[in-house]
Amino acid sequence: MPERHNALPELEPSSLLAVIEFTETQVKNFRRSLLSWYPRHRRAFPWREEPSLYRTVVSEFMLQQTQVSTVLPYFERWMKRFPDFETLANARESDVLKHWEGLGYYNRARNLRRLAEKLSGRKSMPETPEAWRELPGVGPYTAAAVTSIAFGARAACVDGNVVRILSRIHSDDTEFRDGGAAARAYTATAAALLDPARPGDHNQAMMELGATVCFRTKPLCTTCPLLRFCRAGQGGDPEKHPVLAAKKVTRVEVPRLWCRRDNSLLLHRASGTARRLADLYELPDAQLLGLEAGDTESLGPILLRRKRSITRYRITETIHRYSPPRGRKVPLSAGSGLEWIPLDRLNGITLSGPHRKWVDELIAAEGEADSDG
DNA sequence: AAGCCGGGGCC
DNA sequence: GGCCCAGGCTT
Repeated sequence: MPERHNALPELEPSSLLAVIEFTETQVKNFRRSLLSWYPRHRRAFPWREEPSLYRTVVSEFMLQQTQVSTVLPYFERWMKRFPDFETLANARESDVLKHWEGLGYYNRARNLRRLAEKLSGRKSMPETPEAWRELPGVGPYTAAAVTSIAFGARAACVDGNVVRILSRIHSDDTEFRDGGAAARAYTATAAALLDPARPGDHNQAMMELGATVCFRTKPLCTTCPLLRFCRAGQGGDPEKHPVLAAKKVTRVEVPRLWCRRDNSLLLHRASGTARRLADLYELPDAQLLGLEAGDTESLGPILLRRKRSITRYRITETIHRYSPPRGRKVPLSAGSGLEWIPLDRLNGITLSGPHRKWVDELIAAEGEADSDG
């Protein structure tokens, strides 16, 4: 067994949290290795090939908790419809949400539009992370990303990629309650490592490395430019880091109604101030009409049963074909959020991603049933 | 600090 | 089925 080359100083486990104990020289070599790797391996994305402040901001909002492959088609459509802050600021929120349909975390879209409203009226753009933090939807990560990329601000990004890389470099066994706690713990380390001469490239390089080399499972350590700085990569088990506490999962059953009348479908629209899915439509929860889960007798036959996850909730949604009992009207009291939507208007409204799919699916199925009969 | 917000990719 | 992803807001 050949002796491993280990460029790292011996570290006490307890000292690993806040700052990597690299020498000045090691920090410089770390930056040089990273920045030499980046231009040779960076992927071409529309917001990189044709960069602008606006495109950088839009991409960062879309990329919050969302993978690049998912974002790409949305980004292109978005740029055609809302090419700049001005256009976005003047657009209707319903139109903005429609273009976000299916991406999830819909407050990102509302915040992005509000941000555009605040910026489109200004003579000059804010250029510091502190100033960007004042804008809606901009937290520590996005402020650092936007200002380092667009203005060369010396602000370090700490996202899931960076946490994964740094925790492996440390071989850090600290258990964090979630990714956010880990990100806060690594903020000082990331700042100390940031290359002050090229902050934007440095940040993007770290995230690119996390996305294309330092995978959560089966990382490509043998090709990693930072291997010589990485304790887990050299002698440990990279997949064990970072250590995040297990999340509690809650299971939920939601009965929903497929309620047709003439050429309309009954839908529920969340209020504009709702915490979840504000202003978006979904098939009505049976409980809104005073019906109980499991009461198939009054709910009607099952048309569809689907599982999905929303953060820590494991949700099973069962869609029943519902016909109101004779003589009983569906109560459309003001403020209930229930609306009859004509079928020819369905494409114009915004549903949550899964409900959009299910509604389209069921409408198509009814069409076939009709032509069969 | 803890809870909440979507949806999809991947193992 | 479980975990993660270019996080941020509310309480």
